[in-house]
Amino acid sequence: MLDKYERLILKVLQKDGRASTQELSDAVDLSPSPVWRRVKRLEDDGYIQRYAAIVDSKKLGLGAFGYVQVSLVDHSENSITIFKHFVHKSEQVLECASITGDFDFLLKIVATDPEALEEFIMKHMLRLGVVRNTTTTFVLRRIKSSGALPVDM
Amino acid sequence: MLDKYERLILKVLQKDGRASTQELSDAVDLSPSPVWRRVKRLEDDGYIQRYAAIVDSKKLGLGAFGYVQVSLVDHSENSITIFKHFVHKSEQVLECASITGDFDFLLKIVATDPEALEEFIMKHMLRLGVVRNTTTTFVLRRIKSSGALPVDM
DNA sequence: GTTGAAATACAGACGCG
DNA sequence: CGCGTCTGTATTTCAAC
Repeated sequence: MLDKYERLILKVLQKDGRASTQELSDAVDLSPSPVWRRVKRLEDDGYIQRYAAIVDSKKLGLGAFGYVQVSLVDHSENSITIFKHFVHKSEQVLECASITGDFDFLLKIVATDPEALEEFIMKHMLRLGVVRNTTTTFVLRRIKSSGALPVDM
Repeated sequence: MLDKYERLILKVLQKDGRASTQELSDAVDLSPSPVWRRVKRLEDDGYIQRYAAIVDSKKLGLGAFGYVQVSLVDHSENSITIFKHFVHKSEQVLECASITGDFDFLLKIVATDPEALEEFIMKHMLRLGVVRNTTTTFVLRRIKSSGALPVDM
């Protein structure tokens, strides 16, 4: 289990992934060496999977987000493999999960604008031949995005 | 606009937010100085919003994800403010967006297990008094998560 | 958990193409 | 004007205690 220092370190690193050992040291009130060892352990044990730069989508001209629910024509090994391969190779697909309910998958998709988003679904996803139908929900406004995971539960 | 170096830098930093100037230098085939200047510019101009550590949810005992569609009792300033405040203060709410369709908001929620997730909705969200109804979709399996934004569009 | 020392990376100055 | 070489300084990394 994680002690209170490790929890605090995770909390800080989720907000600032480039916090130096020195900064963490100040934040958790522990000298740099033990902090460094803990960070190393958190990385080695897989608590910290990786670090990432969070990029502004609007700055890149990506102004449309949508959630697309997808159901496949069948649930054969083959259909699922084709669909998953499509999901992984498509950079526009930011997230994908299999879900409960009437649909098989929920995808979060990004595009330059709503038309481009619809085009992605029509021209790329539906042409796979394994998608039975889809329901698209457009994002009007992002209220909160990729909040940090709670570490104290 | 971004040149090919900056695009490559963004691509790499989204995958490895702690890539050193030297590593970036090797990756984009440019000496460290101009790379460092570009990174600084990308940060200062807001292309890179921040850096974050990506934490393993399972390791933290967070085994349940769900998407919850929410509609409010009314769309008064007050109701919306109360709901947004709840969203921002709740660490279990990872994402929130206002959406098209029959519902007002789509939330991505995390919890230790499905029961805890349902409890969060019942005991915390519904007790706000501003939520008319909700539909919860449970995540069975995460296929792809927080993929990097495409930089070449 | 603390100290300290070697290795590395950063952040900028300066001159070159 | 921006690239690349160079350099003092800060930070990281990992001993030994």
